[in-house]
Amino acid sequence: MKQENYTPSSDIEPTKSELEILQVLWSAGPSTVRQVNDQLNNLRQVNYTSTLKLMQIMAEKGILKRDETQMKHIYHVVEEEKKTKENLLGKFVDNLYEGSSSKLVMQLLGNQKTSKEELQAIKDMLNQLDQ
Amino acid sequence: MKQENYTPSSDIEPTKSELEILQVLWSAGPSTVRQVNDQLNNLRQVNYTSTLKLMQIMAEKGILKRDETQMKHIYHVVEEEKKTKENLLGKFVDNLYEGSSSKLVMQLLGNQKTSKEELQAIKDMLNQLDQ
DNA sequence: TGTTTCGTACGAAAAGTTTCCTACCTTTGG
DNA sequence: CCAAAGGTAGGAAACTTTTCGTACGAAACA
Repeated sequence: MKQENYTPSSDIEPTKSELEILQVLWSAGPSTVRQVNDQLNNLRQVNYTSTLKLMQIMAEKGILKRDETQMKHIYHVVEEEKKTKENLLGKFVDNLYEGSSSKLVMQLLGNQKTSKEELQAIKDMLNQLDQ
Repeated sequence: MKQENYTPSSDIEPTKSELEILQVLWSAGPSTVRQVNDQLNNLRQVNYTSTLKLMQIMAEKGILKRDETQMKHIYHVVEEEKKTKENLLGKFVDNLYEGSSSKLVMQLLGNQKTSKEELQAIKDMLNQLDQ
């Protein structure tokens, strides 16, 4: 079933490639296609028109908006980074941890990859919440 | 680029539908296609042969294995649930939080949806780690 | 036994995503 | 002014994922 009416933003599930572009825009702020494509090419080889097409599609979907007053259109992300990430995180928790954040954290803590510094940072956050 | 040689398991990125099936198998244990399909149909309408096909593909990929000694093949997940979830969580953290677990937790804590009970559970876990 | 039900296998269609070719316009620089 | 460089637009091709029709064998049962 194809989604015809895109809501302005919100409940969006970016594809893998779309997420790459979002990350560039989150870190660099509003950018031209050229700028985004240059960033992407630091990671992997992508043709300029591929990036262009993708960003155009994202604009159609309402994920991005663009300023067309200049020839070089400038794209920016519509929804704020935090909100989008919260959304994605929420879905992730629902999907993999039955909606239980603590289950997720438990896995994080039980994981060797989580460093002592990370653990300390987490504790500090919790203590702050107590106040 | 199509992946021809599937490694037995490990570095797998299940698709959305595959994840649905994994969830059923994680919760119900080894099951027939019929059983899995019935579960899925509690959520959404899926044709039996669609589920069959998907599970066959997952078996080809090495995500599932099946016991064919009976007519009703019984499928089970190859990699343990915990390991798969750790993998997915790791990727998620890398993708969205630059590999920093504490950033993820920070977002979780700043999120209204995280209940007091969840918070307490997280604290308890941290305290246990101290010992 | 014969028919209906339930199972697998296979292939192809449909849908979604990604990539890039081509056309064409604008800007830049010689 | 002309050529080269760099921009957008659109469509098609390639690939991946999802869905399901059809064929056919085995089991259940009237």
